[in-house]
Amino acid sequence: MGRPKQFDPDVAVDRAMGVFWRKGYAATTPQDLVDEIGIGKGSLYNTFGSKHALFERALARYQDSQAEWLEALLDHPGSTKDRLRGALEALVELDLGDPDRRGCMAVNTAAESAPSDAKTADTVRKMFARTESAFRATVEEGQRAGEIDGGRDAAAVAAWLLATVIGMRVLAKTAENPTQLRRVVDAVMGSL
Amino acid sequence: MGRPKQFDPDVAVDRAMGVFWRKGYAATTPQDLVDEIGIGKGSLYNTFGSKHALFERALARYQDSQAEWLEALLDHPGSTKDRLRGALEALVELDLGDPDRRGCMAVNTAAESAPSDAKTADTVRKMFARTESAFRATVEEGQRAGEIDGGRDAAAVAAWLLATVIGMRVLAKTAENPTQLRRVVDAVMGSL
DNA sequence: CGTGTTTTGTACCTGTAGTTCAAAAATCTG
DNA sequence: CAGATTTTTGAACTACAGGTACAAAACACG
Repeated sequence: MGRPKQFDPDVAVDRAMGVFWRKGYAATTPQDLVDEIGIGKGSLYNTFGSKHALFERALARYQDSQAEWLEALLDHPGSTKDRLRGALEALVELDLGDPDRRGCMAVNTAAESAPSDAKTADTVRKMFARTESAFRATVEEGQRAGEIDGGRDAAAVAAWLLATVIGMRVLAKTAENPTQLRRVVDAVMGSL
Repeated sequence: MGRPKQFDPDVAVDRAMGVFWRKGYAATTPQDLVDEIGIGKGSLYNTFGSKHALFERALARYQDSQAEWLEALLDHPGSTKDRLRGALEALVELDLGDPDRRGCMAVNTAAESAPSDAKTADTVRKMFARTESAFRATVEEGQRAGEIDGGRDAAAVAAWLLATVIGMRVLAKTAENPTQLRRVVDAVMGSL
Protein backbone atom coordinates (compact mmCIF):
# COMPACT_ATOMS: atom_id res chain seq x y z
CA MET A 1 0.00 0.00 0.00
CA GLY A 2 2.94 2.33 -0.28
CA ARG A 3 4.69 4.28 2.40
CA PRO A 4 2.53 4.84 5.45
CA LYS A 5 1.94 8.32 6.79
CA GLN A 6 4.39 9.35 9.42
CA PHE A 7 1.89 11.57 11.20
CA ASP A 8 -1.71 11.32 12.26
CA PRO A 9 -3.89 13.61 10.14
CA ASP A 10 -6.33 14.02 13.00
CA VAL A 11 -3.58 15.27 15.23
CA ALA A 12 -2.46 17.56 12.44
CA VAL A 13 -5.96 19.01 12.10
CA ASP A 14 -6.00 19.51 15.83
CA ARG A 15 -2.78 21.47 15.81
CA ALA A 16 -3.88 23.43 12.76
CA MET A 17 -7.05 24.30 14.63
CA GLY A 18 -4.93 25.80 17.36
CA VAL A 19 -3.08 28.04 14.93
CA PHE A 20 -6.16 29.21 13.04
CA TRP A 21 -7.90 29.81 16.32
CA ARG A 22 -5.12 31.95 17.67
CA LYS A 23 -4.18 33.91 14.54
CA GLY A 24 -7.28 33.85 12.38
CA TYR A 25 -7.51 32.57 8.84
CA ALA A 26 -5.85 35.30 6.78
CA ALA A 27 -2.98 35.85 9.17
CA THR A 28 -2.08 32.16 9.29
CA THR A 29 0.57 31.15 6.77
CA PRO A 30 1.42 27.71 5.47
CA GLN A 31 4.74 28.14 7.25
CA ASP A 32 2.94 28.67 10.55
CA LEU A 33 1.03 25.48 9.94
CA VAL A 34 3.95 23.24 9.07
CA ASP A 35 5.95 24.66 11.97
CA GLU A 36 3.17 23.90 14.41
CA ILE A 37 2.23 20.52 12.98
CA GLY A 38 5.79 19.44 12.50
CA ILE A 39 5.54 18.16 8.93
CA GLY A 40 6.85 19.37 5.59
CA LYS A 41 4.92 21.53 3.20
CA GLY A 42 4.69 18.67 0.76
CA SER A 43 2.94 16.51 3.32
CA LEU A 44 0.59 19.29 4.20
CA TYR A 45 -0.57 19.87 0.65
CA ASN A 46 -0.53 16.19 -0.21
CA THR A 47 -2.82 15.44 2.71
CA PHE A 48 -5.11 18.45 2.86
CA GLY A 49 -4.96 20.04 -0.56
CA SER A 50 -5.00 23.66 0.44
CA LYS A 51 -4.87 26.03 3.34
CA HIS A 52 -8.58 26.60 3.01
CA ALA A 53 -9.47 22.92 3.01
CA LEU A 54 -7.41 22.41 6.15
CA PHE A 55 -9.17 25.36 7.71
CA GLU A 56 -12.53 23.80 7.03
CA ARG A 57 -11.47 20.59 8.71
CA ALA A 58 -10.09 22.52 11.65
CA LEU A 59 -13.32 24.45 11.99
CA ALA A 60 -15.38 21.27 11.88
CA ARG A 61 -13.20 19.80 14.59
CA TYR A 62 -13.73 22.88 16.71
CA GLN A 63 -17.44 22.62 16.26
CA ASP A 64 -17.51 19.08 17.59
CA SER A 65 -15.34 19.71 20.60
CA GLN A 66 -16.93 22.95 21.73
CA ALA A 67 -20.54 22.02 21.15
CA GLU A 68 -20.12 18.84 23.11
CA TRP A 69 -18.39 20.70 25.88
CA LEU A 70 -21.25 23.16 26.26
CA GLU A 71 -23.94 20.54 25.94
CA ALA A 72 -22.28 18.48 28.64
CA LEU A 73 -22.29 21.51 30.93
CA LEU A 74 -25.97 22.13 30.33
CA ASP A 75 -26.70 18.47 31.00
CA HIS A 76 -25.33 18.60 34.53
CA PRO A 77 -27.63 17.75 37.43
CA GLY A 78 -29.27 20.58 39.29
CA SER A 79 -31.85 23.24 38.60
CA THR A 80 -31.96 24.72 35.11
CA LYS A 81 -30.96 28.12 36.38
CA ASP A 82 -27.97 26.69 38.17
CA ARG A 83 -26.97 24.88 35.04
CA LEU A 84 -27.28 27.99 32.93
CA ARG A 85 -25.31 30.00 35.39
CA GLY A 86 -22.71 27.27 35.64
CA ALA A 87 -22.33 27.15 31.88
CA LEU A 88 -21.94 30.92 31.57
CA GLU A 89 -19.45 31.04 34.39
CA ALA A 90 -17.47 28.19 32.91
CA LEU A 91 -17.31 30.08 29.64
CA VAL A 92 -16.01 33.16 31.38
CA GLU A 93 -13.35 31.20 33.19
CA LEU A 94 -12.37 29.45 30.00
CA ASP A 95 -11.98 32.64 28.01
CA LEU A 96 -10.26 34.66 30.70
CA GLY A 97 -8.00 31.79 31.58
CA ASP A 98 -6.61 31.58 28.08
CA PRO A 99 -3.34 33.49 27.93
CA ASP A 100 -3.71 33.87 24.17
CA ARG A 101 -7.21 35.32 24.44
CA ARG A 102 -8.37 33.31 21.49
CA GLY A 103 -12.04 33.63 22.37
CA CYS A 104 -14.41 31.43 20.39
CA MET A 105 -13.18 30.22 17.05
CA ALA A 106 -16.69 30.20 15.60
CA VAL A 107 -17.24 33.80 16.62
CA ASN A 108 -13.86 34.85 15.28
CA THR A 109 -14.60 33.09 12.04
CA ALA A 110 -18.02 34.68 11.74
CA ALA A 111 -16.43 38.08 12.12
CA GLU A 112 -13.54 37.47 9.77
CA SER A 113 -14.75 35.14 7.05
CA ALA A 114 -18.52 34.92 6.97
CA PRO A 115 -19.10 37.77 4.51
CA SER A 116 -16.60 36.48 1.97
CA ASP A 117 -16.91 32.72 2.33
CA ALA A 118 -20.40 31.30 2.04
CA LYS A 119 -19.43 27.75 2.96
CA THR A 120 -17.68 28.81 6.12
CA ALA A 121 -20.59 31.10 6.96
CA ASP A 122 -22.85 28.10 6.68
CA THR A 123 -20.73 26.04 9.05
CA VAL A 124 -20.71 28.82 11.59
CA ARG A 125 -24.45 29.30 11.24
CA LYS A 126 -24.94 25.62 12.05
CA MET A 127 -22.74 25.91 15.10
CA PHE A 128 -24.73 28.87 16.35
CA ALA A 129 -27.96 27.01 15.68
CA ARG A 130 -26.76 24.03 17.66
CA THR A 131 -25.87 26.19 20.63
CA GLU A 132 -29.19 27.97 20.38
CA SER A 133 -30.98 24.62 20.41
CA ALA A 134 -29.16 23.55 23.53
CA PHE A 135 -30.19 26.77 25.24
CA ARG A 136 -33.73 26.40 24.06
CA ALA A 137 -34.02 22.87 25.40
CA THR A 138 -32.75 24.02 28.76
CA VAL A 139 -35.09 27.00 28.84
CA GLU A 140 -38.09 24.85 27.98
CA GLU A 141 -37.10 22.42 30.66
CA GLY A 142 -36.95 25.29 33.11
CA GLN A 143 -40.39 26.41 32.05
CA ARG A 144 -41.84 22.95 32.59
CA ALA A 145 -40.21 22.87 36.01
CA GLY A 146 -41.70 26.25 36.82
CA GLU A 147 -38.30 27.89 37.26
CA ILE A 148 -38.66 30.13 34.26
CA ASP A 149 -41.74 32.13 33.37
CA GLY A 150 -43.77 29.95 31.02
CA GLY A 151 -45.20 32.98 29.29
CA ARG A 152 -41.94 33.83 27.63
CA ASP A 153 -41.07 32.74 24.13
CA ALA A 154 -38.46 30.05 24.63
CA ALA A 155 -37.09 30.52 21.12
CA ALA A 156 -36.59 34.21 21.74
CA VAL A 157 -34.94 33.63 25.08
CA ALA A 158 -32.62 31.07 23.50
CA ALA A 159 -31.67 33.47 20.71
CA TRP A 160 -31.01 36.12 23.26
CA LEU A 161 -28.83 33.81 25.36
CA LEU A 162 -26.90 32.93 22.23
CA ALA A 163 -26.33 36.59 21.40
CA THR A 164 -25.26 37.28 24.95
CA VAL A 165 -22.77 34.45 24.99
CA ILE A 166 -21.32 35.54 21.66
CA GLY A 167 -20.99 39.07 22.95
CA MET A 168 -19.28 37.87 26.10
CA ARG A 169 -16.77 35.90 24.12
CA VAL A 170 -15.92 38.98 22.07
CA LEU A 171 -15.63 41.07 25.21
CA ALA A 172 -13.31 38.47 26.69
CA LYS A 173 -10.80 39.29 23.98
CA THR A 174 -10.36 42.83 25.20
CA ALA A 175 -11.36 42.58 28.86
CA GLU A 176 -8.65 43.51 31.33
CA ASN A 177 -10.32 42.07 34.38
CA PRO A 178 -13.16 39.66 35.08
CA THR A 179 -15.62 42.16 36.56
CA GLN A 180 -17.25 43.18 33.31
CA LEU A 181 -17.98 39.61 32.34
CA ARG A 182 -19.12 38.58 35.78
CA ARG A 183 -21.52 41.48 35.70
CA VAL A 184 -22.95 40.25 32.44
CA VAL A 185 -23.58 36.83 33.95
CA ASP A 186 -25.27 38.38 36.95
CA ALA A 187 -27.47 40.59 34.80
CA VAL A 188 -28.43 37.69 32.57
CA MET A 189 -29.38 35.47 35.48
CA GLY A 190 -31.25 38.33 37.05
CA SER A 191 -33.28 38.71 33.87
CA LEU A 192 -34.34 35.12 33.57
CA MET B 1 4.94 75.58 1.03
CA GLY B 2 5.39 73.17 -1.85
CA ARG B 3 2.84 71.32 -3.87
CA PRO B 4 -0.56 70.95 -2.21
CA LYS B 5 -2.18 67.55 -1.82
CA GLN B 6 -4.43 66.50 -4.65
CA PHE B 7 -6.76 64.64 -2.32
CA ASP B 8 -8.35 65.11 1.05
CA PRO B 9 -6.70 62.86 3.65
CA ASP B 10 -9.91 62.73 5.63
CA VAL B 11 -11.77 61.41 2.63
CA ALA B 12 -8.97 58.92 2.09
CA VAL B 13 -9.26 57.68 5.67
CA ASP B 14 -12.96 57.36 5.13
CA ARG B 15 -12.55 55.19 2.09
CA ALA B 16 -9.83 53.17 3.76
CA MET B 17 -12.22 52.59 6.64
CA GLY B 18 -14.67 51.09 4.19
CA VAL B 19 -12.12 48.62 2.89
CA PHE B 20 -10.82 47.56 6.28
CA TRP B 21 -14.35 47.25 7.53
CA ARG B 22 -15.37 45.00 4.69
CA LYS B 23 -12.28 42.84 4.38
CA GLY B 24 -10.63 42.97 7.77
CA TYR B 25 -7.10 44.09 8.48
CA ALA B 26 -4.98 41.17 7.34
CA ALA B 27 -6.91 40.56 4.14
CA THR B 28 -6.64 44.18 3.03
CA THR B 29 -3.66 44.93 0.80
CA PRO B 30 -2.05 48.24 -0.03
CA GLN B 31 -3.29 47.70 -3.57
CA ASP B 32 -6.87 47.42 -2.31
CA LEU B 33 -6.41 50.70 -0.51
CA VAL B 34 -4.97 52.70 -3.37
CA ASP B 35 -7.59 51.29 -5.72
CA GLU B 36 -10.40 52.34 -3.41
CA ILE B 37 -8.96 55.69 -2.43
CA GLY B 38 -7.89 56.55 -5.94
CA ILE B 39 -4.37 57.72 -5.17
CA GLY B 40 -0.93 56.29 -5.90
CA LYS B 41 1.12 54.24 -3.53
CA GLY B 42 3.56 57.07 -3.15
CA SER B 43 0.84 59.34 -1.82
CA LEU B 44 -0.46 56.66 0.47
CA TYR B 45 2.85 55.97 2.15
CA ASN B 46 3.90 59.61 2.08
CA THR B 47 0.71 60.60 3.85
CA PHE B 48 0.03 57.73 6.23
CA GLY B 49 3.34 55.97 6.68
CA SER B 50 2.12 52.39 6.79
CA LYS B 51 -0.87 50.16 6.37
CA HIS B 52 -1.13 49.80 10.09
CA ALA B 53 -1.04 53.54 10.76
CA LEU B 54 -3.79 54.07 8.22
CA PHE B 55 -5.79 51.33 9.87
CA GLU B 56 -5.53 53.06 13.21
CA ARG B 57 -6.81 56.27 11.71
CA ALA B 58 -9.63 54.41 10.00
CA LEU B 59 -10.59 52.72 13.24
CA ALA B 60 -10.59 56.02 15.11
CA ARG B 61 -12.83 57.49 12.45
CA TYR B 62 -15.19 54.57 12.77
CA GLN B 63 -15.32 55.06 16.51
CA ASP B 64 -16.41 58.66 16.17
CA SER B 65 -19.08 58.07 13.59
CA GLN B 66 -20.63 55.00 15.16
CA ALA B 67 -20.58 56.14 18.75
CA GLU B 68 -22.22 59.41 17.84
CA TRP B 69 -24.79 57.58 15.80
CA LEU B 70 -25.79 55.35 18.70
CA GLU B 71 -25.70 58.13 21.26
CA ALA B 72 -27.96 60.21 19.08
CA LEU B 73 -30.42 57.33 18.89
CA LEU B 74 -30.44 56.94 22.65
CA ASP B 75 -30.97 60.67 23.05
CA HIS B 76 -34.22 60.66 21.13
CA PRO B 77 -37.35 61.83 22.87
CA GLY B 78 -39.66 59.22 24.36
CA SER B 79 -39.56 56.73 27.20
CA THR B 80 -36.25 55.06 27.96
CA LYS B 81 -37.58 51.67 26.96
CA ASP B 82 -38.78 53.01 23.66
CA ARG B 83 -35.40 54.55 23.04
CA LEU B 84 -33.59 51.35 23.87
CA ARG B 85 -35.87 49.34 21.66
CA GLY B 86 -35.51 51.90 18.91
CA ALA B 87 -31.74 51.76 19.12
CA LEU B 88 -31.65 47.98 19.01
CA GLU B 89 -34.05 47.85 16.11
CA ALA B 90 -32.10 50.46 14.22
CA LEU B 91 -28.96 48.39 14.68
CA VAL B 92 -30.68 45.32 13.33
CA GLU B 93 -31.93 47.20 10.30
CA LEU B 94 -28.51 48.69 9.73
CA ASP B 95 -26.71 45.37 9.85
CA LEU B 96 -29.23 43.40 7.85
CA GLY B 97 -29.55 46.16 5.29
CA ASP B 98 -25.87 46.07 4.49
CA PRO B 99 -25.35 43.93 1.39
CA ASP B 100 -21.72 43.36 2.38
CA ARG B 101 -22.62 42.17 5.87
CA ARG B 102 -19.75 44.06 7.36
CA GLY B 103 -21.20 44.05 10.85
CA CYS B 104 -19.50 46.30 13.38
CA MET B 105 -15.92 47.24 12.65
CA ALA B 106 -15.05 47.41 16.33
CA VAL B 107 -16.38 43.92 16.90
CA ASN B 108 -14.60 42.59 13.86
CA THR B 109 -11.39 44.21 15.00
CA ALA B 110 -11.74 42.83 18.51
CA ALA B 111 -12.09 39.36 17.07
CA GLU B 112 -9.29 39.65 14.56
CA SER B 113 -6.65 41.91 16.05
CA ALA B 114 -7.14 42.36 19.77
CA PRO B 115 -5.00 39.43 20.90
CA SER B 116 -2.02 40.40 18.76
CA ASP B 117 -2.16 44.19 18.77
CA ALA B 118 -2.32 45.82 22.18
CA LYS B 119 -2.83 49.33 20.90
CA THR B 120 -5.75 48.35 18.72
CA ALA B 121 -7.19 46.31 21.58
CA ASP B 122 -7.07 49.43 23.69
CA THR B 123 -8.92 51.47 21.10
CA VAL B 124 -11.62 48.85 20.84
CA ARG B 125 -11.87 48.60 24.60
CA LYS B 126 -12.51 52.32 24.75
CA MET B 127 -15.20 52.06 22.11
CA PHE B 128 -16.94 49.32 24.04
CA ALA B 129 -16.64 51.36 27.23
CA ARG B 130 -18.20 54.36 25.55
CA THR B 131 -21.15 52.33 24.34
CA GLU B 132 -21.53 50.76 27.75
CA SER B 133 -21.61 54.23 29.32
CA ALA B 134 -24.33 55.35 26.97
CA PHE B 135 -26.41 52.31 27.89
CA ARG B 136 -25.75 52.87 31.55
CA ALA B 137 -26.88 56.47 31.40
CA THR B 138 -30.07 55.42 29.69
CA VAL B 139 -30.74 52.64 32.16
CA GLU B 140 -30.19 54.94 35.13
CA GLU B 141 -32.50 57.44 33.59
CA GLY B 142 -35.09 54.71 33.21
CA GLN B 143 -34.66 53.78 36.85
CA ARG B 144 -35.17 57.36 37.97
CA ALA B 145 -38.28 57.53 35.83
CA GLY B 146 -39.54 54.32 37.37
CA GLU B 147 -39.57 52.48 34.05
CA ILE B 148 -36.82 50.09 35.01
CA ASP B 149 -36.57 48.26 38.30
CA GLY B 150 -34.42 50.42 40.53
CA GLY B 151 -33.14 47.42 42.42
CA ARG B 152 -31.07 46.24 39.51
CA ASP B 153 -27.41 47.05 39.15
CA ALA B 154 -27.31 49.60 36.34
CA ALA B 155 -23.67 48.82 35.57
CA ALA B 156 -24.46 45.15 35.20
CA VAL B 157 -27.47 45.81 33.00
CA ALA B 158 -25.37 48.10 30.82
CA ALA B 159 -22.62 45.48 30.47
CA TRP B 160 -25.23 42.94 29.58
CA LEU B 161 -26.79 45.22 26.96
CA LEU B 162 -23.36 45.78 25.48
CA ALA B 163 -22.69 42.05 25.28
CA THR B 164 -26.08 41.50 23.71
CA VAL B 165 -25.53 44.14 21.07
CA ILE B 166 -22.10 42.76 20.24
CA GLY B 167 -23.56 39.30 19.91
CA MET B 168 -26.32 40.55 17.66
CA ARG B 169 -23.85 42.23 15.39
CA VAL B 170 -21.92 39.00 15.05
CA LEU B 171 -25.11 37.07 14.39
CA ALA B 172 -26.03 39.58 11.72
CA LYS B 173 -23.01 38.45 9.74
CA THR B 174 -24.40 34.96 9.30
CA ALA B 175 -28.15 35.49 9.70
CA GLU B 176 -30.20 34.53 6.68
CA ASN B 177 -33.38 36.25 7.77
CA PRO B 178 -34.37 38.87 10.32
CA THR B 179 -36.36 36.63 12.64
CA GLN B 180 -33.47 35.54 14.83
CA LEU B 181 -32.39 39.10 15.50
CA ARG B 182 -35.88 40.40 16.01
CA ARG B 183 -36.38 37.68 18.56
CA VAL B 184 -33.31 38.81 20.41
CA VAL B 185 -34.65 42.34 20.58
CA ASP B 186 -37.98 41.09 21.86
CA ALA B 187 -36.36 38.93 24.51
CA VAL B 188 -34.12 41.75 25.64
CA MET B 189 -36.97 44.19 25.96
CA GLY B 190 -39.02 41.57 27.74
CA SER B 191 -36.21 41.13 30.27
CA LEU B 192 -35.85 44.78 31.16
C1' DC C 1 10.45 84.06 -12.98
C1' DG C 2 13.80 81.22 -10.35
C1' DT C 3 14.14 78.72 -6.22
C1' DG C 4 12.80 75.65 -2.69
C1' DT C 5 9.44 72.52 -0.98
C1' DT C 6 6.15 69.04 -1.18
C1' DT C 7 3.48 65.70 -3.80
C1' DT C 8 2.98 62.23 -7.23
C1' DG C 9 3.55 58.26 -10.25
C1' DT C 10 6.49 54.75 -11.54
C1' DA C 11 9.88 51.64 -10.97
C1' DC C 12 12.00 48.86 -8.07
C1' DC C 13 13.24 45.75 -4.09
C1' DT C 14 12.99 42.16 -0.59
C1' DG C 15 10.49 38.78 1.49
C1' DT C 16 7.03 35.56 1.75
C1' DA C 17 2.31 33.35 0.50
C1' DG C 18 0.57 29.50 -1.44
C1' DT C 19 1.54 25.86 -4.15
C1' DT C 20 3.91 22.37 -7.12
C1' DC C 21 7.27 18.99 -8.24
C1' DA C 22 11.15 15.71 -8.62
C1' DA C 23 13.49 12.52 -6.41
C1' DA C 24 14.44 9.75 -2.36
C1' DA C 25 12.47 6.77 1.13
C1' DA C 26 9.33 3.58 3.14
C1' DT C 27 6.12 0.00 2.86
C1' DC C 28 3.33 -3.88 0.43
C1' DT C 29 3.02 -7.64 -3.03
C1' DG C 30 4.56 -11.74 -5.10
C1' DC D 1 14.51 -9.02 -3.49
C1' DA D 2 12.10 -6.47 -7.74
C1' DG D 3 8.57 -3.75 -8.66
C1' DA D 4 4.49 -1.11 -7.57
C1' DT D 5 2.63 2.36 -4.74
C1' DT D 6 2.48 5.90 -1.69
C1' DT D 7 4.60 9.43 1.35
C1' DT D 8 8.24 12.58 2.56
C1' DT D 9 11.59 16.02 1.91
C1' DG D 10 12.73 20.30 0.59
C1' DA D 11 13.93 22.95 -3.34
C1' DA D 12 11.73 25.67 -6.81
C1' DC D 13 8.31 28.64 -8.70
C1' DT D 14 4.91 32.37 -9.52
C1' DA D 15 2.65 36.08 -7.77
C1' DC D 16 2.08 39.55 -4.91
C1' DA D 17 2.55 41.99 -0.18
C1' DG D 18 4.47 45.81 1.83
C1' DG D 19 7.35 49.35 1.33
C1' DT D 20 11.30 52.43 -0.67
C1' DA D 21 13.71 55.46 -4.02
C1' DC D 22 13.60 58.80 -7.21
C1' DA D 23 12.80 61.97 -10.77
C1' DA D 24 9.39 64.75 -12.65
C1' DA D 25 5.47 67.81 -11.62
C1' DA D 26 3.01 71.33 -9.16
C1' DC D 27 2.76 74.89 -6.31
C1' DA D 28 4.30 79.15 -2.90
C1' DC D 29 7.22 82.83 -2.32
C1' DG D 30 10.58 86.42 -3.08
